[in-house]
Amino acid sequence: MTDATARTIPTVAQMRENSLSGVVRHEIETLILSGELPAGGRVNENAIALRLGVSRGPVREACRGLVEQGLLDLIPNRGVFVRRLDRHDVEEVYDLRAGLTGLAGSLVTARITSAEMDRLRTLVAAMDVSAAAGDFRSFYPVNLEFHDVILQLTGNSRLIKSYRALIKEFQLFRTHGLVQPNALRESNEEHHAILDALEHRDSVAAYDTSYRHVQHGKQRMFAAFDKLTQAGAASADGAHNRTIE
Amino acid sequence: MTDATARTIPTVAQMRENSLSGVVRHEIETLILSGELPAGGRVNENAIALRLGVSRGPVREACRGLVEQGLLDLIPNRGVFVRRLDRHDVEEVYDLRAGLTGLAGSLVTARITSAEMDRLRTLVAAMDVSAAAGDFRSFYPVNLEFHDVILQLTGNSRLIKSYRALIKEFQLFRTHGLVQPNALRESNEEHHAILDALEHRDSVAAYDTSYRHVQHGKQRMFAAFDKLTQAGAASADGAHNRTIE
DNA sequence: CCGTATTTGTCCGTATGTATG
DNA sequence: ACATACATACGGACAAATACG
Repeated sequence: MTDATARTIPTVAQMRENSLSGVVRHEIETLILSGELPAGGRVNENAIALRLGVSRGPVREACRGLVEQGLLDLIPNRGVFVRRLDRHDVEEVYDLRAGLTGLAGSLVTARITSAEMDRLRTLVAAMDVSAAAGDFRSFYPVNLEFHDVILQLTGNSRLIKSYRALIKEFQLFRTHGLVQPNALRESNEEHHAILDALEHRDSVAAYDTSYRHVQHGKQRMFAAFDKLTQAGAASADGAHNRTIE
Repeated sequence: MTDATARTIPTVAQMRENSLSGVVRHEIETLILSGELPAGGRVNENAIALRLGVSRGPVREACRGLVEQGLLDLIPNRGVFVRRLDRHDVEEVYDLRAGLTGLAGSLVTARITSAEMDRLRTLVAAMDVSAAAGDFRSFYPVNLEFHDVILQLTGNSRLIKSYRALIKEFQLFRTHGLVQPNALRESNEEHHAILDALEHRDSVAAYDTSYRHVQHGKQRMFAAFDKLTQAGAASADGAHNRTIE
């Protein structure tokens, strides 16, 4: 707490994380997900340590955790690299996410209360408005909340953890805001179907509608992606394909 | 390969893993899964480092990976502890495993070849024999292979990785060989149902039969477990409830 | 409640391996 | 192909926090 110890750059707030390794990890994760560390790029231990004002020890430990989480790739004696997802990777993530989403839906049918149903209905109604206005900015966070609420209601901490790790990994493939004209409306129609299944406490229908929702999302994303990459190639500006944003 | 380099104690074989951190991790994992490091017990960094003849650095890195994998629990400034699973944890693992198994089954219906179907049929036939003889020792490995083959056929590396991590975590709850009289027969009847679903390339049925198979497995395990713990409590030897073996 | 011992957390020096001119 | 530069991998030492008597 003395000024002498404060010579190290207090880049990071305390975050109620007393382990340095923890804050370093969170910091690196933010750098990755924000795109500041580009996909495929090497994560230089010295550079990170210098930037955060810590030693290389905590940086190495943080990286090992992130490797296990799937955000980094470790090549022995070479270093750690920000994981780059190709099309097959993205398909894998979507397929697994579909399964987890379906499982969440089916599990929730046995537990959901009418108050919780009301909350979901409110969210879907809000998305109806956003979809009608074609406003992705307002649609997106509500969509996240809708699925997160269902996930939480399962009460299965491992399912929640797996799902969230998958979402983070998916963010490596930075294609947020990649939507086609009718995507919002279609997506929310599927939300309505999920809502109906939950309403009737039909676990099979809940799985089915949830699973298909993600699979349709995959199709919508790839349709938009292919259209964009094709256009990008045609307009001789392929470099922008890496950072779509 | 020279004698000069061999002055460091070659406690561990090369294992074609050139990173020391990797072999340490594998070593610790073995210690955990074998039960040598008891559930809930603290993993002393110095002791492990001394035992393996390495420094604490690789040990710490290995532990961070195992924490992320779920085999260890990290309490800041206290150390890492072998994760202890209570009943709720085990239910979570079963539920998630059921979902992943169901997903694997449904995905495989679109990809499986007749040769691969034959292989599965052979495995189930072998389990029929084991079940009829009530021989768990021969049933168990074939059962593992049956589910692993289906898992591999999905071609989804993330699904495979998640599933295997879950299996390892489940091993923390050392209840292998905890079977009731008719368990083997019932289990393999369910295998037959899965086989039929794959045969007809019915993805919905494949999900359903696979999911239920694991859920029934959960019920069978808990039935045997409750019976055992009740007997243990009745015999005024409650301490044994912690280490079931 | 305090002092001591043990353990974790952190930092830095050195060696080995890889990439590059 | 060789030498140089650089980054990782590992070991060891110091500081801080916790557990124990």
